[in-house]
Amino acid sequence: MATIREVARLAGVSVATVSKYLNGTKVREANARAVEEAVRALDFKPNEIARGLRKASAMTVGVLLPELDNLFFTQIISAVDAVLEGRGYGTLVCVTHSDPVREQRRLDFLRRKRIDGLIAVPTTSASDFATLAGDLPTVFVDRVVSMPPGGKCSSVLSDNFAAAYGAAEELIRAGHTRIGLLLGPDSNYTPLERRAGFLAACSLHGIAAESLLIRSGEYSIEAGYRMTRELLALPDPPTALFATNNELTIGSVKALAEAGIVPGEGISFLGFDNRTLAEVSHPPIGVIVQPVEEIGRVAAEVLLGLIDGEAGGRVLHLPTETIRGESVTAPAT
Amino acid sequence: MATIREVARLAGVSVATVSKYLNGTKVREANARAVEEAVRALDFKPNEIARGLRKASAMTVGVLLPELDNLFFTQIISAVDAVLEGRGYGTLVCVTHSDPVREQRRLDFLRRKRIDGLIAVPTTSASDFATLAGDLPTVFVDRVVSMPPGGKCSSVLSDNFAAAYGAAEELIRAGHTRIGLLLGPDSNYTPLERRAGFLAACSLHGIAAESLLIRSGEYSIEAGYRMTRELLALPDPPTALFATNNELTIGSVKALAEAGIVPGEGISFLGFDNRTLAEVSHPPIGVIVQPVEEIGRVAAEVLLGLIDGEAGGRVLHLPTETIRGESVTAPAT
DNA sequence: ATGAAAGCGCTAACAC
DNA sequence: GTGTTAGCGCTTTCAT
Repeated sequence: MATIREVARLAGVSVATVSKYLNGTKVREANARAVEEAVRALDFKPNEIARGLRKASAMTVGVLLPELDNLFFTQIISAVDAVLEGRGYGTLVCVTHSDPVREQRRLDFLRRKRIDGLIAVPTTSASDFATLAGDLPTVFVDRVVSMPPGGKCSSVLSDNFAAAYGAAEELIRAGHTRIGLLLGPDSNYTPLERRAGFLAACSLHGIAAESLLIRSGEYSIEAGYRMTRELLALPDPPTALFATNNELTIGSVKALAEAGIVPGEGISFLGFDNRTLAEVSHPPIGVIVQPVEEIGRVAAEVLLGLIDGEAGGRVLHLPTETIRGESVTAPAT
Repeated sequence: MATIREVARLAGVSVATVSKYLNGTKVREANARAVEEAVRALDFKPNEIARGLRKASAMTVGVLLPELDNLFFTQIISAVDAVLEGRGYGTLVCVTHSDPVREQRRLDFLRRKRIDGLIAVPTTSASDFATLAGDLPTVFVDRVVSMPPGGKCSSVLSDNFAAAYGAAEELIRAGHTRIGLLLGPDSNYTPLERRAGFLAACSLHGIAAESLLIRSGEYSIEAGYRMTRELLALPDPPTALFATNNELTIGSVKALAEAGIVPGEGISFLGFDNRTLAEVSHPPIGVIVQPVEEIGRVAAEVLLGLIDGEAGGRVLHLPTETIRGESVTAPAT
């Protein structure tokens, strides 16, 4: 592949002139044309590795996340990439499989690549991760750092409290007082927010939130399935269910289907993040969906700000969207 | 961030010794320890940009695909990345949004980054794309090059012909003779394979495949929905339906649900790629699923081979998996 | 406006 | 084994 020297030689100018022209500095009209022509003739493509070394910036950001086979994450990356691409950045993707050791190795890898910034959905507690990241501009997605280290990191996530609060209120307004809640891992941050929002709504409406009806576990179809069966088997089962994640929603719907219960008829139901299910179910299921596109876009913009030297320490909660369905009805009396 | 010189100075050896030790060449035991210690003390991380420039390889592969919010693609990347990561490669992801212009710009970007190889799901015809890619080791996924340019490219995809053949045969065996077929864009390669497999099964079993019952269009929920409604509205509607893609399957199921038709009862149905739907539907829907994990893994391995200088020009068709459901029954007589 | 030359951080001869 | 040194391809002073 041609180098800038060859271009310079063919164009009859110095490498400095070629470099200047390519980077937007004014050069004599005749030289500009000569360079242009040489570039075309040689199919010259600047070596970004060399540029990166010289400029001490490879124009690359890292994206570190648990999985790539989860639409929630990949839709966010999609939006991140759309913004970053427009600013000339490349996106280096690393997967952790929720393994702290692997996570640290991949972070190390990214640092060696001298990334300019990082979008992360850490498995390690975000605070510990922030320490590892050090001075690297970092935006946490779906995670928050409890004690921002003053510096170069911020968080972007859904307003989980409000989302759960709203969902609970919708069920309560319909007349439900025994509501089953399906939550993700207690070790994650967002399930705590969702639980708190749910409990706040119950408390405000004078409903004794029975801990018996709250289930938490991993974010998986199996967990949602199991939790739902447990709740249905209770002596006094809930009249409404709220599943707070995509996989939990699928598992829950599956358990209901097997039990011959139609959401919106035998039981009231609200799901999370699964637009497809809302679309194909009949009657349609109501779901809360996270603003994945916006989360990604905002995360990328905040990261660009951090890279440009803006102060970090911000935590942005973005509003969720509610897709109305017909799966919330009055409880059978 | 510390450089190799600083490490050398602190360890009291030359930069060459540090470099050698770090790259696995034998050095005196005492020096090894000294270097190790200096590396730790300075938190030295080799600058991969500089290494990349010197070695004329950034140990990076590009991944170029239409979308990031589509599990079919992201699951494949996931497997690709798992293999590549193990060999020390980074993965640079670029999205085309199925726009040929954007595709070419992103390919150009990747070449400037001096990627060592490329995994691509091109929007441009794979053959044209191969010309653009030139001598860059490239593996096409879900696409094939009609005339391999002798050199550095191969293809990995599902055995779409066999998949469609098998599905059609299953429906025919159940007694169906009027089978609706929902296909993707005629401009893509895989829908052609699927169509051919379907027609082959019909022909072999002496069934006159009525072109009236074959619909093709874009891969979208809306298209699947529309095609299904069209087929149901026919004077003599099909008694079985085969949707050949994830989105088409969702759209089709949605249309059936709205019409009050239960797959497996009012009509026989086979879907594609959507494990979730197979799981939550009741009775369970049968689906053909592509071996995404294997496609990704094999694509990565083939790419590593090409990078190592192996000959290209191969086209690998991997077998699909069938998830049996209860959605295929005998036609009402 | 242009060119000569230094050097980004590293590896790989090469001589010791 | 070890150190010296010449670049990899580019950008960027600094004279001119």
